[in-house]
Amino acid sequence: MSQPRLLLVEDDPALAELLEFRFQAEGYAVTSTPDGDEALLLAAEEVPDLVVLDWMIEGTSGIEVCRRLRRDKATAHVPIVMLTARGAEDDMIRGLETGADDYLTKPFSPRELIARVGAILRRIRPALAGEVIAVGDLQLDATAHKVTRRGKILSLGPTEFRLLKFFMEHPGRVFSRGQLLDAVWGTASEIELRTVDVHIRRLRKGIEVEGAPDPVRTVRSAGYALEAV
Amino acid sequence: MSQPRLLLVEDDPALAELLEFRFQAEGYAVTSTPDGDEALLLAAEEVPDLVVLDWMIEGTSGIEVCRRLRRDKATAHVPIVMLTARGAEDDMIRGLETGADDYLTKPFSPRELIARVGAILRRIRPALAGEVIAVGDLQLDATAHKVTRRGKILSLGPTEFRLLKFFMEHPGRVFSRGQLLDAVWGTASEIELRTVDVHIRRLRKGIEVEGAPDPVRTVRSAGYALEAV
DNA sequence: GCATTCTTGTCATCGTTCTGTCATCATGGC
DNA sequence: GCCATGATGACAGAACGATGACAAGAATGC
Repeated sequence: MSQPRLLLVEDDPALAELLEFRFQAEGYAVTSTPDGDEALLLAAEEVPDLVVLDWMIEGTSGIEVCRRLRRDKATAHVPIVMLTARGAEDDMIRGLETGADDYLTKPFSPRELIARVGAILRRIRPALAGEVIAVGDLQLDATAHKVTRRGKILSLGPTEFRLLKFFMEHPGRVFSRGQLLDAVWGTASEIELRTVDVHIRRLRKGIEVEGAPDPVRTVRSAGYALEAV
Repeated sequence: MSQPRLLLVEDDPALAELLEFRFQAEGYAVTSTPDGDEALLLAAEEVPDLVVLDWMIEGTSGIEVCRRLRRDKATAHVPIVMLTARGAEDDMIRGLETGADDYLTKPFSPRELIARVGAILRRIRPALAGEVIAVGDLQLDATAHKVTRRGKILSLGPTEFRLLKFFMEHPGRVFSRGQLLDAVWGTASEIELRTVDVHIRRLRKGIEVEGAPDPVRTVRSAGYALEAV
């Protein structure tokens, strides 16, 4: 999937810039604001995948922002990581009880914040953490057992699904019929080599989408490969 | 039933006892062991809702336990909170990357641990934290033991209720019959795989509402999933 | 304590979908 | 054009899931 969208609410300009830079380097799309009210507006405009929220900010206080984000249905499920300059344990607990998902006390290391944000996203949105394989315009979600192409949901038979998954795990590579049999059917199978042809055809038919080219390439006398289209 | 089951792996007897007491006071069903290998056995026997894991323990090391829990399909989704005596940031990051969901450095306050565990459970297993889960037009209140669809109150048998609850905690994900048996009936059960079919049918019948599509998706040769309709 | 109602696991059966194979047709290389 | 290699359509058997019925056991009410 695309970049995870992160909303950063931090009124210390130096820290904000540092974090923005580091998160962008990690592949996040970062929106940043020092102001609580503006943060709420931004969140309403485009719901982010995760919010990093300073406790002490201008405008509406951090905990109030947290509460309001939770109250609004559109943002109720968005994970929130709170930051605080104070080491007070009570704040931490109030934060977590208000609905924050994690809590860090300044000073913290950017690496720690990034690791924690990563851990939360991995759990909440597997799609954002790369559990969905994408090759060209094809997307395969193994846990949900779903395949889409250009947003359209495809329906494949079990064997075609496994075949496509194998191809998508090794995009661009050419596999002989024998290799495909071993990988998709299992080494013990005693199946005609030519049978692969048939399943390739079924796969091609299954991933057909109006106006999209065939991503399965036939390599004469060698085998088949999946191209990123 | 709706007590969250917590597995505590801590080899300092004083700390273990303290935490056990505090968590029990919070309404958790706590199983405690000082030994890593035993922890794995216990987790395999009855999958806990959350694991609190010390980094430095007897037997298998904490990080190894974490890795093995993640590798086993039955426990791969169980949230893990790691504890460490060392303050080293690298450990923290390695922990989170191995699949831990949160990380605390000793000395920590029991209140903080409890708050963090609570926050994780609220996010991962809202039903256990006494919240109402909603998937599509379905709503499930675990504490009140009530299910509604499009405002209409449904009546489900106990097994169907647990099955639906499990599905709603992992919407969209496909589970094999074996996984469903482990999750809903318990790992020790020796029940025919095909029996799951029957309960799926009963669940489907139970959540039938005029004009609403069937949210239970059959994935041939893979299992079943609950779709957000 | 007893009768009634629910719940639950299993089975046999039925319809659907999948799958491997074959025969035939199309295509590319020489 | 000829040969080798792929593509394609058809098909029958196998695999798989859906369903209705049933009996044993548990829970409930009186």
